[in-house]
Amino acid sequence: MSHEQSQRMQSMCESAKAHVDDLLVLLSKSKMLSILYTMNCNPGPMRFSEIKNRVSSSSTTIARRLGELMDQGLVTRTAYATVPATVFYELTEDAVSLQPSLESMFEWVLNRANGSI
Amino acid sequence: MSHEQSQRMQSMCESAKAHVDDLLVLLSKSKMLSILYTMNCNPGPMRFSEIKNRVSSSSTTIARRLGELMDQGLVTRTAYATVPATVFYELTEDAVSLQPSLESMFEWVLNRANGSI
DNA sequence: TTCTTTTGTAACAATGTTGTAACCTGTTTC
DNA sequence: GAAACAGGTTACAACATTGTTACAAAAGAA
Repeated sequence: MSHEQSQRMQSMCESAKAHVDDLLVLLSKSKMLSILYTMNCNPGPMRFSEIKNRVSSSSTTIARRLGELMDQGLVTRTAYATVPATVFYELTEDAVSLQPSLESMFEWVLNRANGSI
Repeated sequence: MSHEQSQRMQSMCESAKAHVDDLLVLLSKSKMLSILYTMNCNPGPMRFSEIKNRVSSSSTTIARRLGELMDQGLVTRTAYATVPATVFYELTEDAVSLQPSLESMFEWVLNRANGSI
């Protein structure tokens, strides 16, 4: 690693510790990475039930996680007054900019998983 | 595709999915990303207490997390019979190959964190 | 001899998280 | 009028996780 790279990394690693921790705690919540991955893999709006089925968790947990993502401005919610109700969730631009990292992380995970079968 | 092939592939995919889930569960455990982040920021061997202090958690939790990382072959442990004991932990090559993804994820986290200050 | 250090482990109480079951909306269909 | 649907919310019991405390090992210092 070059000196400049090392310096950049060090300065990156030192700042804003509390806020970083908050975000790491958020990302560490159960099913959170799965939800982000699912929504990354399905660009555009997704319905609640669609997310729930792909992530396979209870409504309660999915609703909690989506709420937390909305609180952080990572997801938007759009409801249509149809019958029965239709609600779409979509990643914000902020969340979309996380896509490349998540994708390469999941690729790494898949490679490891395949190696261990 | 034959029925058996289809079955085999399905079971393989299920097996892969299970392994992926395992890894996501591992990465989602409390302080896990912080530990990886810390070790990423400090290339080379790190002492137990060094990690503990930077991550700021109890010995029990740090020990549990490091154990889980060792079980997955992501971290190595080297102990020297000094008094008092000296133990070094280091990321394996496997873990290092995850670094680019983690780094860009952390960079995203930092950008968000800085934006909210 | 006792204190100190680092690096843990074991047991357990406190705390946090999850799923389940029940319930709600609001309109259309049986 | 009752059921059915999507998309939730609430309460609570069951379960999982965490930190705390106590303990240990090993050898040198006080």
